[in-house]
Amino acid sequence: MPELPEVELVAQALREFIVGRSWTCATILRPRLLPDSTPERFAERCRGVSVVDVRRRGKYIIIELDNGFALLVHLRMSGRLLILPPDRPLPKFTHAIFEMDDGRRFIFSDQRHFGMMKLVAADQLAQEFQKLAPEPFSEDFSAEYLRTTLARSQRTLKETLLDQSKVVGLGNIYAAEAMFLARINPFIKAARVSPRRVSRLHCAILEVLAESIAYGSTLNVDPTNIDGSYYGGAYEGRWRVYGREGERCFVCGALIKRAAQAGRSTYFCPRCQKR
DNA sequence: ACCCTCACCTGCACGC
DNA sequence: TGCGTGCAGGTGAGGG
Repeated sequence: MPELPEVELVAQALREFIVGRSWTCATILRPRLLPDSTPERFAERCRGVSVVDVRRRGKYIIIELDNGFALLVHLRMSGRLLILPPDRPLPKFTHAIFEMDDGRRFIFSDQRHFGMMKLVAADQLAQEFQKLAPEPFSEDFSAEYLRTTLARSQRTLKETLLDQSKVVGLGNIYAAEAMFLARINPFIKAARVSPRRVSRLHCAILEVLAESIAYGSTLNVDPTNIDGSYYGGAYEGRWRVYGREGERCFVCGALIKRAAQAGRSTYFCPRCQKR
């Protein structure tokens, strides 16, 4: 589910609950949550460890530990990180439980079972993220970077924007929103987008991501909300094209279209995004 | 090195 | 009400 803004908000919200806390016990209920470890080995490595910091890289959440490791979490489509008071029952689809020294539990739940957790040595982190494109809000993600990256791609613009080795943080929603803001057709070959349009797209990507984070942050994101509704709820009503098939474009009034692309839905305005 | 399809799961909204 | 179908905000493995 979550794209960069949601992951960023989750990381920010988690910070106040888990930084400085230590884990007295870790339990993994679904072994396949760990692609490269066993529940026993994982639990052993987590026991008695303290959380130093919570960060984000792309759509990964990085929980830095004081034993030289970091816990990497990817929420994929339906993963949730929650903080439970001692007496609260476990939500459905709980796959990992970290008992904390304040009596609360830090939980990973995931309806669709796509999520992933792994422990990575601090000095291996860079290697772990080697294939990821630069962070959108870093200087490395420049209009020039985007221009050369798109120029080298054989695929359509939308497909290229979803490739985390080319651009990090966009998913199906924000890719559509960014292309709409930049007034570019999702089906055009990435290499054929003109330099002027790439500059527009570069601004649009930063704008939709920042805007969504800003709206989400006014929401008072709260991982103790078990219903998980803390993801980007306030921004949802602000989507310009995503999920609006058949509704009118806010700019020109044309009807928003949905079309399949690489097995997924792409929403766009046929008039504003002609080419 | 690239590109495409499929697989990983559950739940929900829809039409019959 | 029940059943089948298609869809859901992501990505990696494995094929060509």
